[in-house]
Amino acid sequence: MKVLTKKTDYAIRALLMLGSKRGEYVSAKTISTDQDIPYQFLRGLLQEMIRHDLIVSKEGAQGGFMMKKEPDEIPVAQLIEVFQGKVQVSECMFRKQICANRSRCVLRHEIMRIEQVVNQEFDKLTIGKLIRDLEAANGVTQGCGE
Amino acid sequence: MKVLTKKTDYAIRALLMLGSKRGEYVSAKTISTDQDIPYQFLRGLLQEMIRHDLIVSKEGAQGGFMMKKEPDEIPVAQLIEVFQGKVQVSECMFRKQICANRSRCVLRHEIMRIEQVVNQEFDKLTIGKLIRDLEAANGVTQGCGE
DNA sequence: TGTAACTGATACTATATTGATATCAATTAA
DNA sequence: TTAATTGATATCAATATAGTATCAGTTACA
Repeated sequence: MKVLTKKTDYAIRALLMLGSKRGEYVSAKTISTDQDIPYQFLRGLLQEMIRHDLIVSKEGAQGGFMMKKEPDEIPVAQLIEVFQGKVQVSECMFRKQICANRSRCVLRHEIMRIEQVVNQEFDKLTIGKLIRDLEAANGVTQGCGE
Repeated sequence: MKVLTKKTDYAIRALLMLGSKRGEYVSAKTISTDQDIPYQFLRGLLQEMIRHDLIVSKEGAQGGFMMKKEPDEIPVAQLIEVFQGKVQVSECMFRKQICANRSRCVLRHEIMRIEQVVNQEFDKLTIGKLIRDLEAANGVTQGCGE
């Protein structure tokens, strides 16, 4: 079970970069090189983020991408939703519907409780928070915090 | 983002059935019909659960499957691990390894915290708990608990 | 003792998702 | 004018998910 797909992972890292260079346009190429994200793949993600009003772009030479929203207003939950679809338990799509199967119904009830917990956590985790983490980590030489 | 795949969903429901008919062998056909799970697909899942020591089988006529472990000793977390692989953030597989990329490292750190929360929840949710939920719901006519 | 009801084992297929690449037109700074 | 850039799309490969088919072996029981 993978929590974040590459798309989300890449998108977050691209935003971290844009977030720490606010006010300037950063090209896809720069982000791609710096964050080691496949160039064309990244471009698709950036387009998607424009469509969702997270960033803006400027065409032509010296063009690129820039944050539109405040980093603190972009929760990772939103990025997961954009790139992986809304968190859902299984596929009883119509939430108010009566489940045909009782076991399934009971299971759903419990899992949806957990789903809420997860969503709350991903809502609290914003790009802004990550940028501050990143700044705090700068200069410190250590491995991944377990 | 789907939390449970069909495999896990089916496996849990099969276990709920075995768990509420403890001491008797229940055939794959019976489970399949009763829980509306594709027969051959279910058989594969049952084999997998035997390999993981969750259930036992008896071959031949009047054969079938029976719980081996106590329902309270089977957390949903384990089933997710068996059928969907261990919950992992992204794919920095070697946890002690130093991440090449600082942004990624910070991101990982935060996500792993959330991962723990999720795992704790799925650990607390056992087949035994679900069976009790199921018994409590029996006879009550209502839709899915939102 | 034959046979129908079972599991064990394995191979196969179809579809969806994920991850990635390629191409060409349009825009813009220098 | 041209090199650097985004916009828009089409295509592709790999992997995961969901499901089917087949045949051999075991067992209860008529």
